[in-house]
Amino acid sequence: METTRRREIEDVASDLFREQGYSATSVRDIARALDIQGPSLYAHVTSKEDLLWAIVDRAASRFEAAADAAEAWAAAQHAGDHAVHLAELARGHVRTITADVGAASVFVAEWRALGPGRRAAILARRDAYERRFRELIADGTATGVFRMADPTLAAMLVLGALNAIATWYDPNGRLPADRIADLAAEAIVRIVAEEPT
Amino acid sequence: METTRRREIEDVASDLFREQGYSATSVRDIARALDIQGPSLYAHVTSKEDLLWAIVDRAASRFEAAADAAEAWAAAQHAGDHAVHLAELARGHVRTITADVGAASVFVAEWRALGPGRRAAILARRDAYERRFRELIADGTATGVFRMADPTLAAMLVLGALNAIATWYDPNGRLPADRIADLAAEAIVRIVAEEPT
DNA sequence: CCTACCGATCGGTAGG
DNA sequence: CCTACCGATCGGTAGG
Repeated sequence: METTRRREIEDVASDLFREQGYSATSVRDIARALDIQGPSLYAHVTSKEDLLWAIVDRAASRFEAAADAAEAWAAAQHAGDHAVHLAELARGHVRTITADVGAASVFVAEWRALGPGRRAAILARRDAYERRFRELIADGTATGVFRMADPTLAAMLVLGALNAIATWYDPNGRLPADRIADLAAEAIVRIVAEEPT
Repeated sequence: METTRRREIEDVASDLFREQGYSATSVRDIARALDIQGPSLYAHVTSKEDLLWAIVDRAASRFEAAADAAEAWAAAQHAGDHAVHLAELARGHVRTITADVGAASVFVAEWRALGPGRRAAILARRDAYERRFRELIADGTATGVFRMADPTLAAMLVLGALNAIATWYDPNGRLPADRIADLAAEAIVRIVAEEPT
């Protein structure tokens, strides 16, 4: 099927973009990894940047969906418990990364290569996503559950720690993805929480 | 003086590499930022990759020197206090980043563009540097001051949080560099420390 | 530090 | 999905 082939191309491109960066990866590099000729790729994609956009756009949607799920779950099960909500938000973030490291890495690091319009669009979504962390930490600090002197800085440190996982995560590595998600969520709650958990 | 001009070139290149990435930055981009013609750059540098190497090599040395200083200071003033040592190591790391964001960003993110030999050399130094964080956390955990279930993961999270500062730090931003260094050091000690500090 | 220039590679098109 | 091909740009050299 055509959509399957298209996804295969996006997956191969994601991995190459992650390893070498978008602009250091040529269209022919992607084609070679698929065992086809460079120009043949254009039967499936309209441009190299369209391919980048497709990857980034889908990755963004996955992060957003994970945050929505974490929020819904926290609201239903532990309404008002900021620490539990933050832990779940972090866990979802990490699981989204480990589920597709290639796409997550590209979302985190390669969006700069997008043209002005798309770059602005993805930056707006990134900002909105980061705001969820920031406001959750700020709310928790206001109610005294958290204790960060600067919630904005705290959110940047937390997201920095979690996003870096996209850089070093190896599916065949020592720690399974779920364990990384649990331990990382625990660690980041410890940054902001008033009491050790 | 010639060395001054050379440093000016490295500074301009660092900033461009940080903003656009090494391979998306052309030799002519660097030249334009210096108000000279592309080929004129080769009066000062032997190749684009040599320029990258000079930046990465110097940045690596600064991180190493900061860690040495933190270690010497902790040994002299607070021998055996792992939390104080880790805080100082983190503070030094952040100050090294904010003192030259361009170079630090390139060290953190653009070393992939180096040729095989130099890439291996810088990776070895990165590993040795990361080991200082990892072993300090492992030692503190062994003596009961820290409580991380997985010191290796803890070190990666800590370094991820700190390195991300190179991505978003703005010298004209809301928080001064020293305040970021202090707050970040405090936050990361909180990740690993047994008691709230 | 400049102009003139080079081979290689880039993203992409034409036409099957 | 292929071969043949294109204009633009790349890093870098020659020769002042």
